[in-house]
Amino acid sequence: MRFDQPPPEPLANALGFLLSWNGQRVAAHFAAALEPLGLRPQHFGVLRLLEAAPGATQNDLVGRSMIDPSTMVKVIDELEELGLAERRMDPADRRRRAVHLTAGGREAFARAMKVAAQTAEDALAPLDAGERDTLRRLLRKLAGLPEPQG
Amino acid sequence: MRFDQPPPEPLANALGFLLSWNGQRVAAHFAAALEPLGLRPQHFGVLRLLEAAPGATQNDLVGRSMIDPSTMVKVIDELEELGLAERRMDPADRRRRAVHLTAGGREAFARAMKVAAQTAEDALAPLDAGERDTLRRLLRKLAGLPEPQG
DNA sequence: TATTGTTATACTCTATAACTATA
DNA sequence: TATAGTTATAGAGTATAACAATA
Repeated sequence: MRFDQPPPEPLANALGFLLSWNGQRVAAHFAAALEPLGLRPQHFGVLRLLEAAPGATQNDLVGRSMIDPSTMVKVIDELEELGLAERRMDPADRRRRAVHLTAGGREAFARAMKVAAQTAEDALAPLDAGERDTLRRLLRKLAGLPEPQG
Repeated sequence: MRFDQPPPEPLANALGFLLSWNGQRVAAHFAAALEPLGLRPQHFGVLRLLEAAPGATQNDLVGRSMIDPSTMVKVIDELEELGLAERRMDPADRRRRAVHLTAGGREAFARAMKVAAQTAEDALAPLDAGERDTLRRLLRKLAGLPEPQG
């Protein structure tokens, strides 16, 4: 799929298409922005989870993400290779691996957060603050999520 | 990626995530609804183009879609195997293949359109008509597309 | 027997580049 | 030389199912 040209007009008025196209475009933009850091969106997602819940087991991470178990193994392998995370044995249950960020992992996450914020800012540039709020409210409603701090 | 569970809350407030997640969810829902017809979204897209422009060359179709040339060959191969489209020689330029819908192709397209409409209706059920218009306007603006019939 | 993590594998999707036949 | 279409191939990304270790 290419995002360097606008979609043909009749398609572009179909709400389903607009949703899907914008979503993929934003996701691709974010992935491209993350690439210079050597990270893919999945890495970012797992770093974010580990920042919030240090020592989470791999099963925890699977449950809190949308990544399946075998893919999670690979993602954590890669984070370890990059020196951003490490698996530690759980002495109470030797099947479990508690996953922790390293100092480098925390730094990488901070950098990636800035990239994410900048990416969002770029992607949303055409909309003003009020429009962004409206869009967020509509997309949450569409997804069946409750109103925020209602 | 799984869409059978809601996304974890902190993610779900990020506009970029909401866009991407809803977009992929809607696209996956549409693909699943099309599957009983033996079609994938790309097939639907090409059927739609052929309905609008019978006899389009494969290059035309590439230009009017977001499908690259080699993938287009495969998609049209499959439409021919399903008996929904056929390539015809262009006597004026024997490199060109004019692609036409068969009678079965027109019927399949009509059925697929109903599925698409029903899918859109399902996906958009949480939003009323005014909210849908607002969402369409915001997504078009986000994509840098002009206001419709402005 | 069930669970955690892992590995091996297969599958889907798509892009790249080389090739043909025409022009 | 350039273009339309095709083929072969390789790559990314992900899912499936079997497996080892531990509970």
